[in-house]
Amino acid sequence: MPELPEVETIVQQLRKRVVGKTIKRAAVKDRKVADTKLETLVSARILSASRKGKIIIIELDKGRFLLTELRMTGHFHHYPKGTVADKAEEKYVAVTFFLNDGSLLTFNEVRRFGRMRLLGKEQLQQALDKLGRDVLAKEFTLNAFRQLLEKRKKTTVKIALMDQHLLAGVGNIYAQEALYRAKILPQRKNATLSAAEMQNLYRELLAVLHLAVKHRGTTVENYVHIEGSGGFQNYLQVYQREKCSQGHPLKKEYVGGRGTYYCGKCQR
DNA sequence: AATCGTTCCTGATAGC
DNA sequence: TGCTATCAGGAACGAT
Repeated sequence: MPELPEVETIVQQLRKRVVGKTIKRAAVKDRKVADTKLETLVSARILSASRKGKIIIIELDKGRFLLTELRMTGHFHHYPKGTVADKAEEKYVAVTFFLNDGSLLTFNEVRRFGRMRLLGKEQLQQALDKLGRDVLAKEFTLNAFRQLLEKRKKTTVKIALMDQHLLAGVGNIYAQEALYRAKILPQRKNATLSAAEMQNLYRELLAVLHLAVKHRGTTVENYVHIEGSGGFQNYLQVYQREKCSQGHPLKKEYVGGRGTYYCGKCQR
């Protein structure tokens, strides 16, 4: 599942591969996943690629923006010039961009939860304003983090970490990894966290995200970036594992309706 | 305003 | 072998 590190990896690759090029035209195949407005793009220059949380923003000329949410199984492919054009007809291709250098960029979605929309500047701003601060943004300070947790007193710390309106970028995998590293149980209510625990959690959350970016994300089940698979699955300490790093057997429980792994001995 | 449960969607897997 | 039921989960939405 793409979370911040996976999305960051993809954005870096989009910068390398498609920024500076021009979209000659776009074909929308799955109208549930992608807005048919995309087909109005003709000779649109790609100015930049960035992200906020898990949302990918591709800036085009004339004040237009492609906003992409990968959700569970969304991913991009980039086929160099000379690739047979029927890549666009393959199963699960939701959108194909035909670029001026003859290469193809496709957005693929198996489970059809992902979304791609073409927005103007104001609409983009509205969409981004719904999100909390990006976890790796400078403004996401320890104090900011504390204030967020204090706003959500009754909910569990894991649910708060995953709430994109509160802070942007963390999903099911990294929430669990950060909580294990900070030795905090995912079921703990926010109001019960001490100042030291919050500081620990803040530090471990940033550390695990930075480390995962370095390894180009975690590949379990579906996630692939544009150039292959991530490597962080080899460094996971709790997610879908049987024993923690201390050799204790891990428990699995549903927290917020999601499978959650934790160590009853290391985490308090 | 915060919180909780439900829904979307399809491939993989378990069970018979 | 082949069928059916269950599970995975990010985010929007409605209800409380």
